[in-house]
Amino acid sequence: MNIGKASKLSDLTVKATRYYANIDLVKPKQDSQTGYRNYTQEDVLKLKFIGKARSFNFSIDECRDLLSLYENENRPSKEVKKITLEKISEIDKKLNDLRALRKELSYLANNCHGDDKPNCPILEALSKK
Amino acid sequence: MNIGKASKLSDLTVKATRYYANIDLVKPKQDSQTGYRNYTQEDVLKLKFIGKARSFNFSIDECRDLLSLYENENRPSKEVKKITLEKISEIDKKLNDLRALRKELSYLANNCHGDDKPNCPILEALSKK
DNA sequence: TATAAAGGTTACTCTAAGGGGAAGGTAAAG
DNA sequence: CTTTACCTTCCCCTTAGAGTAACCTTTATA
Repeated sequence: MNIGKASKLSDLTVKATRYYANIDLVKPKQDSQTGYRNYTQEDVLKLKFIGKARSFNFSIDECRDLLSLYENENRPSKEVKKITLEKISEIDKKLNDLRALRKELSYLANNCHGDDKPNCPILEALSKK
Repeated sequence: MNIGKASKLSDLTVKATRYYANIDLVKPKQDSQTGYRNYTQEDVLKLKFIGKARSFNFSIDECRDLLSLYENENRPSKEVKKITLEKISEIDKKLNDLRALRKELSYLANNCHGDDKPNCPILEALSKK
C-alpha cells in the first residue's frame, strides 16, 4: 500500500511516516518506476508500535532500540524493562524539577498584589541574588 | 566591561550572552574599532534577571516581556502576575501529563518479569491497540 | 479523451536556545 | 617579540517533524 494508507492505518501523519523512512526506522521498498513507497502489513504494525512508544515519551532512538527488541523473538524481557525503568526515573526527575519550580512561582504569585501599582515581588525576586 | 566579565558576573555562558545580544535582548554598544561589546553595570543586572527568569522556565519571549516590565518603573504588577500565573498553569498541565505517563509505564514495568525469557508485557502493550 | 483533483516524490526552510568549533583580529603578560 | 587569553563573525548541530514549493503519477470526472 502507499504511504497515505499506511499512515492512516497506523494513525500517523504522512510527514512523520516519511520521516521514519528517511531515518531508516521503518523503510519500505520503493517502486523503481514511480518512486512510491510500498508498505506491507508488517510495516504498519511497526509504525503503530512506534506511534505508541512515542506517545509514551520514548525518543526516536529509544524507539529504535525497542523496535529491534520487538522484532527479535528471543529478546530477554529484562532489556525492555531496563529501558522502561530508565524512562520512569527520567520522568521522576522532571516531576521533581517541575514541582520545585511551581512552588517558587506560586509563592511569588501569592505575594504579588496584582493591581495597578508598580510594586511587584515577582520582579524583585527576579532581580535579586 | 567585555563580554567575558559580564558573563561571569551574571553567571551566564559567553555563548548565551552573545546570543542575547544578537536577538536584541541585552544589546550593549560595540566599540567601532575593535568590535568588542561593552557591557555596563545595568546590562549585567538585566543579564542576571534573564538568567533567573530562564531558570524559572520562562521562555526568551517571556523574558523579553518581563524585562520590559522590569524596566518600566510604572508597570502595573498585575501584568507580571498574569504572566506568572499562566506559567504556573502550564506547569500544572505538564505535571498532569507526566503523572499519567508515569502511571502507565510503571504499570507495564511492574508486570514485566524482566528476566531472560522473551515474554514481555511492555512490548505487548506497545504492539496492541 | 482531456483535464482536474488527489496523492506521491525530493528538497529547502523553520522551530528553541544556545553549544561547538574554525578562522582571524586584539590585548595583556612574559 | 611572542605566547596566551579574549574577542569577533560565521557556519553546522541538536529534536522530531511541519510547512511549502516544484514536479510527477494515478484516479475521477466532464
